[in-house]
Amino acid sequence: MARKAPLSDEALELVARRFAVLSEPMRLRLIQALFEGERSVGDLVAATGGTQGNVSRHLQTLTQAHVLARRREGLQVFYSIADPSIFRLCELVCGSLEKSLTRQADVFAG
Amino acid sequence: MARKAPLSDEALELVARRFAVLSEPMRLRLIQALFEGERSVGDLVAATGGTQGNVSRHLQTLTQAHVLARRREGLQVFYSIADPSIFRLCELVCGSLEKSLTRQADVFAG
DNA sequence: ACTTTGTATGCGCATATACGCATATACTTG
DNA sequence: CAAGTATATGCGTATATGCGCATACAAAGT
Repeated sequence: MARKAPLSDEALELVARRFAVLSEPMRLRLIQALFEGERSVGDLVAATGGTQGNVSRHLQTLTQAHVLARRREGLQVFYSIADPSIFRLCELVCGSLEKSLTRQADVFAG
Repeated sequence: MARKAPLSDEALELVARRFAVLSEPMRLRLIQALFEGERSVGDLVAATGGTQGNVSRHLQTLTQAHVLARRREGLQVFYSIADPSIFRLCELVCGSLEKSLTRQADVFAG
């Protein structure tokens, strides 16, 4: 995207969609819970405190976006992070936010 | 975020908000148009093909999120990218999407 | 086949937000 | 101070999406 030809409208929609998938706190919570590795839905429900239905829906969204991978084992379904770029993305945003907030704090601190 | 303590609810909201700001094609178009440097609102309106009001609103959103910086010079207002992490973010997402799409294409190509 | 356990999904509501339109504000010039 | 130019904003509407609730589906055991 940087220093290349401008992206087509379709490409922009895809990129926007990608960011949209990551723009919900509950989904970020799920991703965060999966940083350490594969987990079942029930496990994720317990870890995030969400309702079963809602968690399942968000997992579906993330899977359709190819952020997560799905694997069935008997009664349980295990989800895991399928796109490793997620790690860098979160690091980048967190780092950027830290700087931004530190700067704002400095304004008050003088 | 990775391999650290889980983020607080407030932190997750901030991260989500950050991604949300980047989840609109029009805003990505504006960001893309600013990759080469500072530009005026009128310039951006022409470059993106949006209406003046809409472009102005999106610029406001991006500025409040500290993604862009604003500078007035006479009648014109110039916007520029304030957060350099945007470059990496876009690169990461684009790269990830390329891989994802290539993989999907390979399924058809065999 | 029935029950139990784990997961997914249809539906309705409430909320958020992008857009177009018109208008207001900021600044410059005559 | 009036007119013109550049940008911002109030408002209404259409659409999207997150959530809770109930229920459907899938797989395993009895």
